[in-house]
Amino acid sequence: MGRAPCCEKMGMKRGPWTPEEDQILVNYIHLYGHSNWRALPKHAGLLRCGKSCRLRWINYLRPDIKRGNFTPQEEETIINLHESLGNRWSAIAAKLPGRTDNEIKNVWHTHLKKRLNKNQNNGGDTKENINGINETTTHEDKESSMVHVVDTTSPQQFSNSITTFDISNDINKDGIMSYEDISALIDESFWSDVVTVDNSNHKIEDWEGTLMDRNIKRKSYNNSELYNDDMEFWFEHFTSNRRIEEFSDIPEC
DNA sequence: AACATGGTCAACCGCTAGTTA
DNA sequence: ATAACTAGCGGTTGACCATGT
Repeated sequence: MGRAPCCEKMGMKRGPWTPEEDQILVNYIHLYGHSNWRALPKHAGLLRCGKSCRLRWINYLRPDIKRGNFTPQEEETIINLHESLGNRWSAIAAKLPGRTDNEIKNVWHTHLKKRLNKNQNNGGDTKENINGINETTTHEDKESSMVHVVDTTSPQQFSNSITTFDISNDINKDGIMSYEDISALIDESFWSDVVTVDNSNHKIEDWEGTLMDRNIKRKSYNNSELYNDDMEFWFEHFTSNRRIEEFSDIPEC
């Protein structure tokens, strides 16, 4: 088992992703899948290493990513699972639909660990639950506080209030979606509707907001017009024939 | 208002496991 | 059996932001 050669540092871009890079990556993955992360950036025309692309997709760009604060139930689930699984973040994430291992890891280190320590220091026999919230305390996000521990063997599903996408049926055996598949999947509601990870009505977040929200936060994209224009730009490119043509000379991975 | 401090989280690094030739 | 390679995982870092002084 040799070690993977280090990414070619020369010419490889690092640091925060731009909306344009996100767009390119999302476009490419929806068209061709991600059977080969190492080759992906080259084929997609990104100056990133495959690792970086993979991380970006998994932790941020996947359409089933759940955003927003963790509910008390989710936090409780994480603590319980951590107790049995330890620092196996990906295993924990597998039980929390829409949450990534990175996100769970962050939340553990920034919130949950401290709370647990605090509780332990208090003797651990207070009525305060593991979330540091009294039983009688109401949570601001009560409606969305339901946690769904899923059977990860079931096909991954994207759904919204109108339609349900079963990705497993839309991707061929090579993990590549046809243009028809994409057209069916990527209608206008893709960008504007609430995205959930199961068939319940629990709101996760609309993906439009999801994609841009953190860029706005971190990079001060405060112009809402710019924001809307950008998403329209994304959508247009997502569905345009031009993009298909641009990729038409790329060999299958 | 200016600075210091702490919290958050996206991204990177380095390792291991699995796969292929 | 072995080496080469990739994907995935967990740990860590550092930039940004909020809050306190």
